[in-house]
Amino acid sequence: MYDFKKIEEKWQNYWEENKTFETDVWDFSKPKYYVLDMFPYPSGNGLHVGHVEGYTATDVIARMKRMQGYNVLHPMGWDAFGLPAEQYAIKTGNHPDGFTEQNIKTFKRQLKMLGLTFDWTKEISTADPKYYKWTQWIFKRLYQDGYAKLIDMPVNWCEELGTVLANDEIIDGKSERGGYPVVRKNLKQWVMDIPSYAEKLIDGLVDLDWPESTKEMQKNWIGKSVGAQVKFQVADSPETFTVFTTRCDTLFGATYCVLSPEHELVRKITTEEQKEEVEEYIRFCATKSDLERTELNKDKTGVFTGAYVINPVNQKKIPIWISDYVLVTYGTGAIMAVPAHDERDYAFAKKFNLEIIPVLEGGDISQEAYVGDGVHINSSFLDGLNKQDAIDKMLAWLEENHCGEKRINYRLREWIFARQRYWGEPIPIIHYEDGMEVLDDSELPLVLPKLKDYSPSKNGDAPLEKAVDWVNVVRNGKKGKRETSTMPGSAGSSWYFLRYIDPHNDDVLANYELLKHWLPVDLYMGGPEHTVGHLLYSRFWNNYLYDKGIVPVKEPFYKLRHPGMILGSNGEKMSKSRGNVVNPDDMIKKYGADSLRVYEMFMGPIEAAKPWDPNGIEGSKRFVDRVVRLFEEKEITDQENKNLEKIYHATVKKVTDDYESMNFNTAISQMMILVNAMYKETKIPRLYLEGFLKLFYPLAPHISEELWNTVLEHDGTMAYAPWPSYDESKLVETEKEIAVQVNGKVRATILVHLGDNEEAIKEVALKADNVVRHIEGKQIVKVIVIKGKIVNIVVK
RNA sequence: GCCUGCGUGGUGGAAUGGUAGACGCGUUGGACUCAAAAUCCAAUGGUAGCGAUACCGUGUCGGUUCAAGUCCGACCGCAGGCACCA
Repeated sequence: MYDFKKIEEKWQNYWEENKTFETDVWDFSKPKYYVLDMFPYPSGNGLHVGHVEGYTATDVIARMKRMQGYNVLHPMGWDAFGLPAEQYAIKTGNHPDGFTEQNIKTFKRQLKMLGLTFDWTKEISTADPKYYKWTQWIFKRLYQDGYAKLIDMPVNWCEELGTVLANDEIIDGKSERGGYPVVRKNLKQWVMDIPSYAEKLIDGLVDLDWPESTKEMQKNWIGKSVGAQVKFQVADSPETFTVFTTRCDTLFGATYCVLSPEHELVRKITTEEQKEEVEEYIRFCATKSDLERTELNKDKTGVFTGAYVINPVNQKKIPIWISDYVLVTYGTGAIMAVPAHDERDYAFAKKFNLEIIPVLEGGDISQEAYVGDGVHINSSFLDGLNKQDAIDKMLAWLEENHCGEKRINYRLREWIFARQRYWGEPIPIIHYEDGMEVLDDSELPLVLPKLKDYSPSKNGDAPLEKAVDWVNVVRNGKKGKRETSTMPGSAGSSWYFLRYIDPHNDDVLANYELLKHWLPVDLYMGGPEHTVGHLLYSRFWNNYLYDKGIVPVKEPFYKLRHPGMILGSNGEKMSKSRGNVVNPDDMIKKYGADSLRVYEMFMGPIEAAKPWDPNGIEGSKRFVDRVVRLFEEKEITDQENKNLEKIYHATVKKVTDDYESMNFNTAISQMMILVNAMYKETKIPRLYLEGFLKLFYPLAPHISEELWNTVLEHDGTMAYAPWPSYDESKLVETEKEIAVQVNGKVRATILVHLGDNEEAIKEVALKADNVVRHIEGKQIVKVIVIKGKIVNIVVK
């Protein structure tokens, strides 16, 4: 009947030649709408049907917004730094550039074939020196303001591979590649001080239109807790250490302290007799991954250091232990243990026979820790107080006696900002014997040098160490060495949404006036897996740039939605190994881009995980074909059609609302209902066909353009045709069939006029055939009439 | 263990506390055809009945209400996330 391949190609070429979707960012005459997809990593696998889902959803919105008169910014780019390209480079000795470029080409071809309206004049790639110049520029400011710094951090170190590994590269304490042992080791690392933005990152969530669960997850990840920092004096020693506690009111019940094995004080305070045992325990812990430590959590392990500490509230000498249940990365890496009222401390105390003193009334501490509330006992000046009063009083006491203060603690840790890898942004720092220097703005971008060999060296040196000429510099007569670790993948993606607005600017990262007009992003679409990574890092950078006056808004993404995962036809994850991957190219070839777009939007709620149904896409193709046939076969008329009037206006309303709220599946079913109704007529008013086609266009743009030009005899694209409006008065119902229930069970339906008063409706209801049968001989207790909805007769 | 979701026909899924199952897939029947495909039309939760209709039915048990898939409580199951967080 029609050749969808030709039509799709024709219109894709038309849009490109006519620059239909190129956005003039300086056109402030229309309201703006910035709709953004999380840009992809251009992997060698090409596009996935999961990408298609999210990108189609935003494309539908972008197309609708243009028709509604918005100036729409809808860009796309590439998160181009990443491991696969580096591994390719190591294997082949070729620069990752070529590999990345090839993949980008494939992605771009696929995206164009889907008819997505990206403005390719705004295309960016994080691996482009013109782009990463500004990533380095931002880093420089963060460095100068003290947010980017070199500190000792425990990392997962693999001696055999000579590299640092991420948690998910380690399986059972062994490296994923090769199965070599991994230990925890302190290493100087570049980090970003994201914890100092913790409070702003929590506060900023309030006004955002994000899924509540996503906000909740970020909040929990930041993990704010209010408590006290308490200083402890080591007995017979000048050393002190601090602990963080949310329950300083239980200090009288603290019967021992625990340091994490990695705590810096451990070696200083351990007594001669305990030394051997402590050292062995430290070695034992170093071989355990975080995961393993966690698995061990049923059975507490630990060692006594031989040292004691003075409990500041009662001057009691209590022992200091070390144990891996105290994490060096949380709080101060040391705790005061109150075994009577904490399950972990209780288990530990029981195992090692440590004293347990209850300080809250209630519970039976001979059986288990009592973690509920209770009035204080055995607590001197706190006795008889409840929890909050006791905390306040203790805080005051600690401050007065200079051994503690109120403290807010966050779970959020520093963002490790360096990789010993090649394929990333070079860090614009030079190390000298007596310090560091950051490059001048005029020296940016610091371009990644080409290497002959991209593999990491055995001793843990970064691949860039091999670029000897590049690494060694002499400046102002001083010999220096460039930083050879590179930035992580999340660096470039933390600000790319700013660059799209002004992608070719060489003077500033983006013109402030433009940022002011276009920010924040009105709709951001991307996977929920980025919740505690990218979505937190980019908020941090944006907040920072706001504080610097470089960006005009605190929060970059106003509205956020997550597309759900598309699963295999049996509800399992799509994966190469399962052989159930659906390739968008194949689908486009077989059914066309329009049908693929319609199907993916019709599958179910956008945020839900949904299985791929091969029959489902057939059905969507059938619907698209049915629309074409409708336009080709029906006669167009200028006369009114009372049969279609109401359903047409209802459809315009529902589809408009549903697109706005991204309920694409119900929007499509409403359009199907309208099409089914139009099929029953021989002549269809031009107004309805035009209106319907405009609703259909964002979903199936190619065929819609074609019908617009052929059947409806318009000239050129419908991309900016005004969005249809509906007449509210046509939706007002004058009469309606409503249900009549007897004792909550539907027994009949009656036709009522909406003007009828309750008495009249009641009368009709009581006379309905089947109703009479059910109320016969019974006493009517009451009759509930809900106008326009239902009548319920209660009988006894 | 904790947090967050979710449990509806054969199936994907609809349902501001008000006629449960819209729309699609599948299945069945019919029209068209020499025939098939495609298309168009119709039926389709279960049980009983020729039918009108009746009973049952949204994971389980209980509650609120004239009325519960929807609200509340307990439980069971599934998915995702976090996990010794002091």
